[in-house]
Amino acid sequence: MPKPIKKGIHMTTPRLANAELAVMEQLWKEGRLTARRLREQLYPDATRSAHGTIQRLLQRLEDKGFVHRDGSLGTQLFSAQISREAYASGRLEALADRITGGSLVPMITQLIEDEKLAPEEIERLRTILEEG
Amino acid sequence: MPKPIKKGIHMTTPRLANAELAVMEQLWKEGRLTARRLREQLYPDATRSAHGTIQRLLQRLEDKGFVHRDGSLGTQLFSAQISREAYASGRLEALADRITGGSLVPMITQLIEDEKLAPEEIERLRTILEEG
DNA sequence: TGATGTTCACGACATTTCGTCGTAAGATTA
DNA sequence: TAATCTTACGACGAAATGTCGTGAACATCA
Repeated sequence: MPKPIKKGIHMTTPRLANAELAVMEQLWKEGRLTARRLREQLYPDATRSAHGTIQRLLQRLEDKGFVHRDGSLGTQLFSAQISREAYASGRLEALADRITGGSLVPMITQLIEDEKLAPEEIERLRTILEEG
Repeated sequence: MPKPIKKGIHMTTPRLANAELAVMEQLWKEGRLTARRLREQLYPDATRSAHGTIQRLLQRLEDKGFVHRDGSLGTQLFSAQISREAYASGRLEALADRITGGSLVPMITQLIEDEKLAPEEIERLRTILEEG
């Protein structure tokens, strides 16, 4: 299935709530998981109900386009539909659009002035900006 | 019961909700304003109640440390306690901490790969990173 | 086949946040 | 003093979020 091409006004990446992010963290780490596995890892001392919670979270994540569901086997396998980096950059875009007119420059400038960027971080940023 | 103000390590900049951001936008633009002025600008067709709304918003913004209140004159003057850039970079920090282990590199890398950064933007970023 | 257990979908609820509204008390001005 | 403006704050509805429970679907095995 071809990924839809976003043109014009770009749909901003929706924010992930805490519990949703926790699910995504697992999926990013493990690749594909059953709902059961997720429950075991996120709610180790599982009461019965944690199951429903996971299912609910997965369902909402699927609605938002964050999670892909593969039901070709008996039980369904869930995996991240969007990479951590894509999510992060999507949120960064949303942040810039909302606050600084779409530009990263004011934010980065401020971080540098406040010395919030480690030298190594600055160096790596320089590097990746070179090969544009 | 007063809401405790978080001090000490790494107090992350709280997120501004939409109406709160609208107030901050005005304060950033105008410098200092009375509550009345804010009401006029944000709720032009003001019903009686918009007043209370503004006051409520200002009070919450003050609690969060975003707004400074000067009551030395009769009516109080409100001004932004934090610059747009400081807010933006604070949120960027929070984003990085939450998603990419505190580093900006993965986010920026992704933006470049997706060609979401205008050449001019890249150029400006390069420039500000040079003078570290 | 029937019993048992797991998985799935989804309704329901409590909590929090946000935006709004109303009101009562305090301050200012006519 | 009366009329008006300003301030503080309680309260409410809507929305998002995290959780819980239930019933149906499905599989497995004695």
